[in-house]
Amino acid sequence: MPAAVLSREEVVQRILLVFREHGYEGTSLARLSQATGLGRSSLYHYFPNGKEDMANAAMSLVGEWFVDNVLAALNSEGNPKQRLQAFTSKVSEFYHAGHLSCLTDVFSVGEAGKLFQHHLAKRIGGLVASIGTVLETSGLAKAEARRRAENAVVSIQGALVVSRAMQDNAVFLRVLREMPVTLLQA
Amino acid sequence: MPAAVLSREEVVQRILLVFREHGYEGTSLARLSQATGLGRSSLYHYFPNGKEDMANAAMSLVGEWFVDNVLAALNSEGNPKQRLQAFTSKVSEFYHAGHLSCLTDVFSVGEAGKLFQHHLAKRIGGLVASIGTVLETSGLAKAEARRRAENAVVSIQGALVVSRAMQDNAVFLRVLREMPVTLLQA
DNA sequence: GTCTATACGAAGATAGAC
DNA sequence: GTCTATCTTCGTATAGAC
Repeated sequence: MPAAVLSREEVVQRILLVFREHGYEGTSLARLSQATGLGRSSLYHYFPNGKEDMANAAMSLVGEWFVDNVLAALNSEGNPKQRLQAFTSKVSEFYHAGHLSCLTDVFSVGEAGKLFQHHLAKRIGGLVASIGTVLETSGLAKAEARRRAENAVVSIQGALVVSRAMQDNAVFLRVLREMPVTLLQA
Repeated sequence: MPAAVLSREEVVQRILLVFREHGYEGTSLARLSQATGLGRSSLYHYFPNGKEDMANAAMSLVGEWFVDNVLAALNSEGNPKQRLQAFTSKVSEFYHAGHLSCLTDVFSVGEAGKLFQHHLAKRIGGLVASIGTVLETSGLAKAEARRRAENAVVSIQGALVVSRAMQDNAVFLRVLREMPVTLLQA
């Protein structure tokens, strides 16, 4: 794609990193250009609608990765506890051990919130449903499974915010470590 | 302050609302001007360093409100459960039942993160410490009290993010409702 | 204190040469 | 596909009149 040195996916990966770090409105074309090594014109060549296109590409990429890794871990072989451990392991990877923000968080603010709200709600909802299914498998009643699944997503998002604000990922790591047991306890 | 129609505090209140809704980089002087009814020149008259000054004023105001109301509830008369209930009640008020974002969240992203990181970390830390003190009063060991206090802050922040992304504050309300009991249970 | 006017750069976006 | 140049709008900031 860029003179055959970076694939489209690699370019979008870098774009994604910028959005996760600076949010939608804090991300400028200048920064995207620098991060990808592509000039403005090249960016518009690949993403005709500019910033919004790039944000959509980032959303899609991160969505695929999430399905293929995080959700796949939830649906993997093994008992509920093993699946939840595989899940939290992938979550930690997904957020670089708490050092990277969640796109769903930073895109839910301001202008981007309006652009992506539908996607964001669907993603949160899908994750809650997937965790809930695992918890039902473990024998929890549907309502309680859903309640705990919501709490899990809340804890992940909250731990990311707290870790970012504190500039210390210790809370994020602890919350993830304790999560499988907490979710399954009687 | 603006021809004696709004006090400085009222002006900062409105500025604060804009920042909470749009984040730091998503907030423009045009929006601040509109929200306050003050022309650009007037804004610079009261806040010589422009946007950064206004953000600092918003941070200060929200910090005072937090100390005078939320932390005051934690330190109020009564047993731990009553104090935690007073606390969650103020928290709900503080975030307009989950409809308003936390400044600590939206200011921890991008450019603003660098500007305010010190303040943000101190605020989160202070809140954790205050909740922890109440939990110690209830008989919990220091380490466990701190662990639960961190979890409380994580849950609040996470519930705000999830509610914002879902455009539905049900999760926020439930998390707050369950919080006093969860924090104190054996 | 507030207004009008304006400077100035940044940001998003496009055109056309190569 | 990438570059240079350009355009427009927006955002921040200032000056000076009232």
